[in-house]
Amino acid sequence: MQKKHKNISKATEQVSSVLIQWYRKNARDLPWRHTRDPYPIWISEVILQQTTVAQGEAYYHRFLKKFPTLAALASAEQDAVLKLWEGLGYYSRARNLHAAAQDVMNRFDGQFPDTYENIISLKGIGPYAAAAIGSFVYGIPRVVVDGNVLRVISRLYGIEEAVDLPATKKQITLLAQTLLDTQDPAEFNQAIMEFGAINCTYKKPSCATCPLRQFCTAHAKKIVDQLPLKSKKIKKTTRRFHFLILEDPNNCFLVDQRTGKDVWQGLFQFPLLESNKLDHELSLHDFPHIEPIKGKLVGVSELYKQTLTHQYIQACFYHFRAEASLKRHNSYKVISKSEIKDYAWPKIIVNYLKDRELL
DNA sequence: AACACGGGGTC
DNA sequence: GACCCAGTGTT
Repeated sequence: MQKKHKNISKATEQVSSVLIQWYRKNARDLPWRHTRDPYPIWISEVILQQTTVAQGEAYYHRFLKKFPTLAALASAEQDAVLKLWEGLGYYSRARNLHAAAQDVMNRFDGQFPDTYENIISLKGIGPYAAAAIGSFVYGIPRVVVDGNVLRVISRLYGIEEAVDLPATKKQITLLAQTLLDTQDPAEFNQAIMEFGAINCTYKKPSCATCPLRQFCTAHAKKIVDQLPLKSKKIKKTTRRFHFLILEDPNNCFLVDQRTGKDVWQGLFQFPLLESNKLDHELSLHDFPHIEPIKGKLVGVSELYKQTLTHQYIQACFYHFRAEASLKRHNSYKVISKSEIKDYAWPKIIVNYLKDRELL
């Protein structure tokens, strides 16, 4: 028992050491690796959740330029934060980030918290981000478990249970935690994620030149291409949105902000009728809450399409000319053509607006 | 434990 | 079309 434990320890030490050495040679030069300031690191971690480095990098720079400090973010309007997030997806990240900034001002006197428990207490920060920020900024010895780590560990230890099951994730977290180099948690966490991103990739991993090859169970069993295993089958629903582009004589439009638990919460849209019925010619009064307005249809768009993780969305835009100036009523606002660019819109609406040169 | 939440990229 | 990406919050 004692001997076995010692052997495992030695192997884990070697694996950790290999990862660190590999990282020192192969690390990408990424902007958030040049600082120990918790604020930009926090921003980078939230932006990068379920987002590729390639896509997130530009958002990172724009975000910090607009909100250079935690205090600046906390005092911003939520709509301004969402506008900066436009096109990035998973908008709850932006809303939670904003709320968390205000929370830090209130609960922690504007100082980003320095313990794992306090960091993870912030909205939008879960086990991954708390371990990442905690280790990078404060040297807290908690291992990060992201998609890269799930893949690396599941292959290294030949874990054939679905990694998206909580029990498996817990097991992987424990295994990864034993690997973590407590001398430098920050560097180890960067190393294992970078290794997954560059060497132990989902498709076509570089096993031939892999420095962990001799330790890798999946390689020995020739099942690298079968791991990690996932159980979840996502089923998609189809939804059809009919948007009313109601334009008055002053080139103003009726818009409203999405609320509730649906997609795109907090983003803006045009008066919406959701109906999966096709080809029924819509009149102005088929749209919700616009009763007194008079106008006539001057154009119907082609069908716009967008695929989300759980939905196929189709959108059709009905352009009506209103006879009189629009007034705000119910939840609707009236905005001018030149103000369209100031609001955050779902991608499918951005596509329409760009096609019509309204954005 | 299962599910929803976006958009871009790859094969 | 299926799957992945520096995951988290809700039910």
